[in-house]
Amino acid sequence: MTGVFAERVRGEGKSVRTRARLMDAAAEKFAEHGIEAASINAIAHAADVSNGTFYNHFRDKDELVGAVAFGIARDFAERIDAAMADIDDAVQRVSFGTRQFIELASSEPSWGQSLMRAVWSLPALRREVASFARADLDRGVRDGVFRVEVDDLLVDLMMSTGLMGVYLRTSEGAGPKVGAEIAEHQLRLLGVPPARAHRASHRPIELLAVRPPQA
Amino acid sequence: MTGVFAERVRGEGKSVRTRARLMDAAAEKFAEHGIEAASINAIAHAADVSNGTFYNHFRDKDELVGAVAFGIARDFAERIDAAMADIDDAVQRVSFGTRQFIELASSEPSWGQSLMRAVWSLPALRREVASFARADLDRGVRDGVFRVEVDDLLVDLMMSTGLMGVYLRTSEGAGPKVGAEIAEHQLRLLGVPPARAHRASHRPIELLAVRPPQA
DNA sequence: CAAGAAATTGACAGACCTCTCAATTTTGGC
DNA sequence: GCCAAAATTGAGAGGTCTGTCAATTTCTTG
Repeated sequence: MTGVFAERVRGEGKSVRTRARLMDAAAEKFAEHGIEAASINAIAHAADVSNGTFYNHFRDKDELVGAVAFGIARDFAERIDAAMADIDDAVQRVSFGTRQFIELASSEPSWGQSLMRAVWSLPALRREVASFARADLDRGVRDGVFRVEVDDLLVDLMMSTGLMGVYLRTSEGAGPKVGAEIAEHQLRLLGVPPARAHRASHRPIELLAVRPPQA
Repeated sequence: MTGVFAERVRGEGKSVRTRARLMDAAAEKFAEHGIEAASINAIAHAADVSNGTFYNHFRDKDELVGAVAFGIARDFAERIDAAMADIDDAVQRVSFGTRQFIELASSEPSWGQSLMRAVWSLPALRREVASFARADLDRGVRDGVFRVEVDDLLVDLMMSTGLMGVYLRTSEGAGPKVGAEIAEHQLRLLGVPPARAHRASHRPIELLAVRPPQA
């Protein structure tokens, strides 16, 4: 039952590893029955750690929720950013980013759902995700391919459709095509002509996996 | 502290009135700190009723959540539907419906936020809201003003943007213009030309109020 | 390898929660 | 106004949860 946070800190000191185990267990439990329903006892137990140990690493559950959500968000952002490094076209970047995000968030369901739930209760997290997305929107406008005014609302709407993708994919059993279809809708929302939006969003891409290659 | 459910059942039998009071108190508490955090004791107390009385009316909290969410959704649907009775143009109907929905859901914040939170945990509620929206999308396609294929995903995306509107309006302090702007984005998503989308969604309308006229 | 530092353990106090039920009050039909 | 039926009350049994702490184990460093 080793999780992703734990794999990332192999070889580090004990304290760091225990903290990571708690975060993995938390993501697991959050996704299972919701953030609220996950008790600290249950999380500690799932992390093979006694209840008191939890309080060595986090003041309370809120702090844990924040750490998990931001940890996941940062991880996603870094991985997607790196994978897009050599894509210049804004249309491709938006489509690629959306599709990767949805698949990434769904490939480890506990992460996807933790993120989903946390976004609505952590405004700071929402802003972080939003600012990550915004750069490519501005680029597209500069290049003249997006015919819209980029403001906070637009970014929020892009985000809400992406999150809906994660929700459909993880909770409603939607298939992997959903990512491409949502990307297509997003591009149309941005004023990209339908034909181009369809083409750009359905182009085959190599999906990232949450688990580091060869775990 | 009389709520909306209670006003609606003035003069009915005691059982019905108590039930409505519990639902009002529940919406209040749900919005305050989330559905999970609202204890039955606290709800009963807020409804000026003893804890045991709660169990005369609802088996458990889930049943209450369902009753409140569906009650709110049905109420909104009926009111908006009635107010749109004489609008034929699909573009106008979508824009009008979205704007009314967002304002209605935000005018009684406890209702809006209860609805928001419940949609993500009650698939049946999501389907109900979706099916309500779908009729007008089909109409627009039939009339040739919406240049899209209407499928479940499109409906879900329309809904997610509407819900984002409620969220921004109730939790992020967004102003009343948000409704019109979201409606505009939705119309563009549906393939309506930008100029027409803007015109249709910014046309002045008379907003419904949650509270019955002259309470 | 010794010993101080750091991390972990697990029992538990105190709080709060759900749901039950016998006793009591309120309704509403006659 | 009477009274059976319906609704309400509130105490409390039985749980679960959070956060604390003295005791114990595990590091780590000289």
